[in-house]
Amino acid sequence: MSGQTNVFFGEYIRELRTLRKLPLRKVASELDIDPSTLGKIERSTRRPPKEIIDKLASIFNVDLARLKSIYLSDKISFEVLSEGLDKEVLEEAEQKINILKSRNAYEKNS
Amino acid sequence: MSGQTNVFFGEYIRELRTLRKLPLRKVASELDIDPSTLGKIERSTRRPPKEIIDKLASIFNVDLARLKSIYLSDKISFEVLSEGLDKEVLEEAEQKINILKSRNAYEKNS
DNA sequence: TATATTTGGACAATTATTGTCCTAAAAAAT
DNA sequence: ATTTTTTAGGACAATAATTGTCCAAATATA
Repeated sequence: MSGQTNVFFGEYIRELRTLRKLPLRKVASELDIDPSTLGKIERSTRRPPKEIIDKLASIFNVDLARLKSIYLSDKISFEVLSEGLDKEVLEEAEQKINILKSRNAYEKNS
Repeated sequence: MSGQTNVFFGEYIRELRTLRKLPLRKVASELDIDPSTLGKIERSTRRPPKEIIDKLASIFNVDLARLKSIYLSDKISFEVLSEGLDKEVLEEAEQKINILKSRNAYEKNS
């Protein structure tokens, strides 16, 4: 049993909000979206558009790359499971990241 | 230098096709799509709809889960790099897969 | 050089995502 | 206990993304 709380994007941003004792209404208005949409994002029933992620990082003063990473890893894990696949895919993806990075590096010098 | 050829979905299915000496035209007609669309899928400039992946597996007699995995790992690696993130995301995703799997298992028995 | 294949863009049709509104349920405040 | 606020969740139109189709140019093959 090691901490499994608030690992997902929605849970996490809900925590950021509730720790500050802010209602959906207030944060939503800062984000310039509907409170119900923000609620859905917190419950992972809607996806956060990129711009919302940026704004959340700035409103709550958390690292943007970290927040993006939390969101993208959510998305990846959902995708893998919903395709009926498993973790091996991630290793394959890792290799491909290496390949793409080296290809890009090569292109820069050619 | 270890084999970096035909690792990506498009490259791979092109290899399957060319090894059999089939033109785009023929495979496309079996798939019931336009040859130019298939060409784009092979060059990774278009995404293969799910149904096409299924049909490709059956046409070329390759394992469907394998083919899905090749495609999804492509997609994941592109996503990670295009967000300016890196491999750490994948480890985070792996943890989340574990969590989701255990949550699902729990739900079944409750 | 003729024929077949592949590439790549333009465009409409379809499908998915997003934002907005509304009502009901749940929680908090008085 | 009742009022007020917050949260949950669905319906729907507006917008954006994806897909399928067609065409013409470039490349490769016969």
